[in-house]
Amino acid sequence: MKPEKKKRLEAAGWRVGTVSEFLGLSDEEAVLIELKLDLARAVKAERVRQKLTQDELGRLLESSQSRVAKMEAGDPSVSIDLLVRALLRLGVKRRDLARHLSASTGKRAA
Amino acid sequence: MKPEKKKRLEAAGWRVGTVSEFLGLSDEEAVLIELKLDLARAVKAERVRQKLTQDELGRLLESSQSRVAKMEAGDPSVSIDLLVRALLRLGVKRRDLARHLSASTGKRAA
DNA sequence: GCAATCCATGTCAGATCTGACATATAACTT
DNA sequence: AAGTTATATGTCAGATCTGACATGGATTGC
Repeated sequence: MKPEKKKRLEAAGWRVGTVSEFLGLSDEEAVLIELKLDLARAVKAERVRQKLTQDELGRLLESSQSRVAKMEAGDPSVSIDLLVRALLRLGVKRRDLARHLSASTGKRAA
Repeated sequence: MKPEKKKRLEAAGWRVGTVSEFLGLSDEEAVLIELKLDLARAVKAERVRQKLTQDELGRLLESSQSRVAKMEAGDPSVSIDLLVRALLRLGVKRRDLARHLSASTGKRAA
C-alpha cells in the first residue's frame, strides 16, 4: 500500500512509446501498464471494427462516452477488469483475449 | 451501474464446477468469473511451486496473508488487476500470463 | 493436551475505480 | 456562422477494492 499517489504521478507520463523506466517505474509496474495499454488499444480496435461510436459503446457497456474515451486512452483510472469486461461485451472470445494480452500488435481475424 | 449487489449475491455461489448460468449469470459475467478463477489457480500454483506460504507471498506483495487467501479462492473482492500484479511479482512472464488466460489447465514450463 | 504453522473467512476504514455530467476541441454540413 | 457529430478531459459522489486485523479450523510435533 506504499505507492498510492506515486502511481498517479507516474501515470501522468503514460504516453511515451515503450513506457519503460523513464522514472522509478518498477519492472512489473511497467509491464502492467503496457498490458493495460494493449487492452485499451484492443477495445478501440474492436469498437472501430464494429463501427460503433464511443457513445454507443458506452451505452452497450451501461457506462458513458467519457468512460470509453478514458478506456481507450489507457487512463490510470481504468482497471484491467473494466477493459476485459468491455472486450467481452464486444464479443471478443476468451481465446482472443489472451492474444491481446501477449501481443502488442493489433492483428486480429475478422 | 445496475448489478451492484446482484454481483455480490451471485458471487456467493462461486464454487461450482463450471459456474455457468446456474443463476442469472450473463455469459460475459460467467466468462469473467472463470477467467478470474483461472488466474486465482495460477497464483496458487505458482506460490506452491516456489514453496512460499500465503503469509510470505503476502509480504512479497506488500499485502497480507488473508488477502492472498482470498486471491487464491477467487473471492469476489479480488480484482483481475490484483491477480495479475501478484503473478507478475511472482516472476510470471507476460507471455505466460496469456497462457493462463486462455487455458484452464495450469501446465507451464519450469 | 498444548503450541506452532498454515490456510480460510468476516469485518472495516481508507484507497481506488466508476458512471455521469460539464465542457472543450475538431471536422463536417447546411 | 451555427448546428451536428465524434472524441477528449476534468470533476466528483458513490460504489468497489484493498490491506490489515481478528478469529477459527486443520494438521503436525512435542
